[in-house]
Amino acid sequence: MVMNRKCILRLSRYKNALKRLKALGFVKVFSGNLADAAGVTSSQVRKDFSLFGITGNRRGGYKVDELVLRIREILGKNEIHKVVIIGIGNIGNALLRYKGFETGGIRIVAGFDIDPSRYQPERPVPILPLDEFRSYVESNEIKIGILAVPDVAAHHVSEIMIAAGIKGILNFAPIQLRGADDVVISNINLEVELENLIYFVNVADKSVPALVTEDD
Amino acid sequence: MVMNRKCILRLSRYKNALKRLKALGFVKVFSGNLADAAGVTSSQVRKDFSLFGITGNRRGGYKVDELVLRIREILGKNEIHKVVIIGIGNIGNALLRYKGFETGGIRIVAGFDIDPSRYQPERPVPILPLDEFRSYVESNEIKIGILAVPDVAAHHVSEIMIAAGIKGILNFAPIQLRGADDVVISNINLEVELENLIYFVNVADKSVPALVTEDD
DNA sequence: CAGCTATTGATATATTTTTCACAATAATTC
DNA sequence: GAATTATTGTGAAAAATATATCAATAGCTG
Ligand SMILES: NC(=O)c1ccc[n+]([C@@H]2O[C@H](COP(=O)([O-])OP(=O)(O)OC[C@H]3O[C@@H](n4cnc5c(N)ncnc54)[C@H](O)[C@@H]3O)[C@@H](O)[C@H]2O)c1
Ligand SMILES: NC(=O)c1ccc[n+]([C@@H]2O[C@H](COP(=O)([O-])OP(=O)(O)OC[C@H]3O[C@@H](n4cnc5c(N)ncnc54)[C@H](O)[C@@H]3O)[C@@H](O)[C@H]2O)c1
Repeated sequence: MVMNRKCILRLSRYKNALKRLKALGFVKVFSGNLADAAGVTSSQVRKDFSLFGITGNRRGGYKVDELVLRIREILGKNEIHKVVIIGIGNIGNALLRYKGFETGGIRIVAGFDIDPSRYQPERPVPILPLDEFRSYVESNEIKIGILAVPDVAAHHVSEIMIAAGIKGILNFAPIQLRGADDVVISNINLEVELENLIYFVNVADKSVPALVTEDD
Repeated sequence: MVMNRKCILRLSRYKNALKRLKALGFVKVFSGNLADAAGVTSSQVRKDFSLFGITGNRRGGYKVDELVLRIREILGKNEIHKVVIIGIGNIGNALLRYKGFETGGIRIVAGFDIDPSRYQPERPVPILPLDEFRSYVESNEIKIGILAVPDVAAHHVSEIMIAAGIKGILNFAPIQLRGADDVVISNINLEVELENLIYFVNVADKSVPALVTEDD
């Protein structure tokens, strides 16, 4: 099947948009509504849907509830996914404390660090020594991990994660991680994002307006 | 000129990679070195460079120092850029405390919130009432702002930012912000990123390995 | 310093992604 | 219930992006 990462990212956005539309009282939506809410074209929405065999009613649009369910199913979001964090510093703590993931079916179950002053093994979401990472991940069948350690440690820690059986890594360290073939890595590089904004704000300042609105 | 956002993002990555290569003692690099470090092809590197008129020596590659300087120049990074944050909660605080931006020419100069218990006007990086946002931004000529308020407040706050003259917004709220034509918005949606990982880890589990390594 | 070799830079080719266009058709109107 | 209309679903076209190719050439070798 032809389907790429961008398309999946959009599916997630459609799901978010649907949540908001539903809150506004929408029972059915047209591709155009979703397009507006997600900032894409209606063709794009329909194309994405056709790629996954999502169908609506000609002239009747899509039923919000059915659509959400179908997208959640595709994204594997009808079950709760357990996620761990390595590196409980600024970013790691912010994520650990964030309540918003749970409603989306994502549960942070544990944090790991090498700094003993960070350990809090008794809390509902325990912070444990890195030594215990492998056994924890194996016995709890964790597949997704967030990497939030300093850049110098990032490569080393990513290897520990992969060795323990982690298959998806969300990396905050400002280096480009290269994983094994069956490991998916998503790099969040905030400095690069800011640099990008700076660039486009600068060129817009100097010359023609850039008209750019982007994401990911 | 034909140049897109992805290309600028790669330029930033090349710059990061160069920093690391330089630390390893590299004085000159070939497109292949950079390609490896940044996780792209060497054609891609040369194509990107040619877009910006960056030239090297046939058979001699590129001099690291010159290259870094040239890229910094293109990205507008030879001066320090001032950035403000609105919403000093989990994420806002993590960013405020992060020391890594400064070395990259990005300085967080102030934070803003509506919760009086957050105010800290006396600190080197003050946390001020949102009321003071506009005058601060105007008098300090701030062009870039980070938005880290709850989703329900995000749209409203983005309008305040734009009205005050902010031209680039890094948005952490899980909604797709739509800006004015001359405002660049970069949306960081961590839940979407995690959902994406979950999806690809799931499909890899079920069928063929996905072989996906991606970013932004 | 002539010949050889590796690398750039530019052009051509391939691939991916998005948009367009429109027939099929379900809802609505008269 | 026939005519009208709005919207989907999809194949085709276009645009954007990435890769491959290769002549030109700077540096190296002997
Ligand atoms: N904080 C931010 O706003 C921000 C912004 C951009 C990028 N980043 C990146 O995110 C990462 C984390 O940043 P931070 O500000 O949270 O850093 P931090 O220094 O606050 O926290 C890092 C944590 O990782 C732990 N750690 C160090 N080595 C470890 C190892 N080998 N195994 C396990 N834990 C280890 C430390 O004990 C510490 O608790 C860094 O790579 C940073 O460059 C952070
Ligand atoms: N913390 C995370 O790990 C995380 C993860 C994903 C997404 N996010 C998103 O990032 C945003 C911030 O998350 P957080 O965890 O830091 O939230 P938070 O609740 O910890 O902090 C939000 C801050 O914004 C302030 N605020 C609220 N309304 C405001 C307004 N109108 N003007 C100015 N300030 C206002 C609050 O006083 C608070 O200090 C949210 O949209 C959240 O969905 C956060």
